[in-house]
Amino acid sequence: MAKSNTISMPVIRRLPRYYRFLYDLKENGVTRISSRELAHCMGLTASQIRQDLNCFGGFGQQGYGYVVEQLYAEIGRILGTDRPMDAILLGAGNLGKAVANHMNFENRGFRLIGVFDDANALVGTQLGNHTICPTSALPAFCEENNPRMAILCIPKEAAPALVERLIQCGITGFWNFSHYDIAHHHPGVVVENVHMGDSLMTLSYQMTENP
Amino acid sequence: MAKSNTISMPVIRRLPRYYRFLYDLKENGVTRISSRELAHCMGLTASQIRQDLNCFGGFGQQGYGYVVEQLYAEIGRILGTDRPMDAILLGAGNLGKAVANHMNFENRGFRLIGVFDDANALVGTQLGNHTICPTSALPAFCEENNPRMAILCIPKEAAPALVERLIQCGITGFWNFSHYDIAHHHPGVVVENVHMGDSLMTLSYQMTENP
DNA sequence: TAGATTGTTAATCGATTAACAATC
DNA sequence: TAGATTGTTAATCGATTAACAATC
Repeated sequence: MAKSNTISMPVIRRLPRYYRFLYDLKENGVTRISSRELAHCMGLTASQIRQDLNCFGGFGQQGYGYVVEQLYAEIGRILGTDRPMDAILLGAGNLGKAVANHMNFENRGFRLIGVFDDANALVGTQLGNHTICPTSALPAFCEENNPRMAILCIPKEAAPALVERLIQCGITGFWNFSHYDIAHHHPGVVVENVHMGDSLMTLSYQMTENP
Repeated sequence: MAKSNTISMPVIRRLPRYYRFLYDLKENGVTRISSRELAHCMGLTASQIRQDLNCFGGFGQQGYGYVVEQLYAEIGRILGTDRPMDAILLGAGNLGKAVANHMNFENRGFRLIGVFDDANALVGTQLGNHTICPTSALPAFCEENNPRMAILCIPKEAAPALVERLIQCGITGFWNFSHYDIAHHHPGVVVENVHMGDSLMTLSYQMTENP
């Protein structure tokens, strides 16, 4: 399916946004769309959309455009929504709770199968339909269930040691909300950072500069 | 101070990360650092760091490097941490609560001064040291307190109408956690998106492709 | 002074946009 | 068929890296 086996990150980061817009179009009963129309409603150029999509294959039809439903399904497949991976959550504080409750994992390529936290007040309590376990239970749990992805909602200080343990347990991908930078320390491991603090400061800069 | 008045977004997005690393260096008692050393510990090139910093001025010294404490302070100033802006939170559900409790606004250029939600179960209750108000109270509140920034932790469906109301109330910046795309609809308004769903799908893609 | 490291200019690389032939 | 719109190649633009003179 893929034309090349190395797609650039800017392209990949645009895919979920295409996916959202196509979903809305689909819901609104739009069955076909041209790159020109889609570009207009997303604030992009038609060229960019065609370039992006052609990294993965020719999904359109000359003279006609793209079938919304079909393109939506294709992008979903590219993003891996059809073969969900098992994930565990580390840290069930404010942020961990919000992520667990708020995020629709099933629709985004993952399945949350366990929640871990060492706080005495939390161990044994429920978060959604998961009973919170201490991190001492990690090795046995991973041995049995083989999760691939770990969500880090823990304080920065706890991150380095926990990351090591998780990698030893077979974790190969991190969704990282902690302010610790895993990225370049562990080659071979995929890391997606959600640095909310960085995002907030970027906004601060922009508002300071554009009064 | 600024050499040019249009700094590119990639540069701006790296600033908070520099800020974090410099903070850690400072805490660890490191007083000076060369672009080469900093590049090594951040996984960047020395060239890039020097280029980035020189967008804002010459903070270093030939033959010596950069004074950690001083560079940290400079970047903080550039990001606007020294003149915090007032912000309000819209939506006090799981995510809103987590953001309000988890985020250190004061250190990142903002001050949270109000929380709004229309759910009957929430109006009148406390979140941190804020009493949650209904959105009907927005105009009067904004008239009196003039907040500049709004944090959107509301469902996608509620976003479009609320964004309009907020702009009418004088809001010029949005920290947007909703899955609604404000960006190109309102020129002149600054928007920083935290699309957690997009981030999660990007991770899904990366893990699917690198097995 | 000699060594080190910056600030800055030039070269390279990559991503976006424009153009157009292919084709539905 | 004629009109529309894709897939794809070429041109442009911007960002990163390399090189080096300035200077502490």
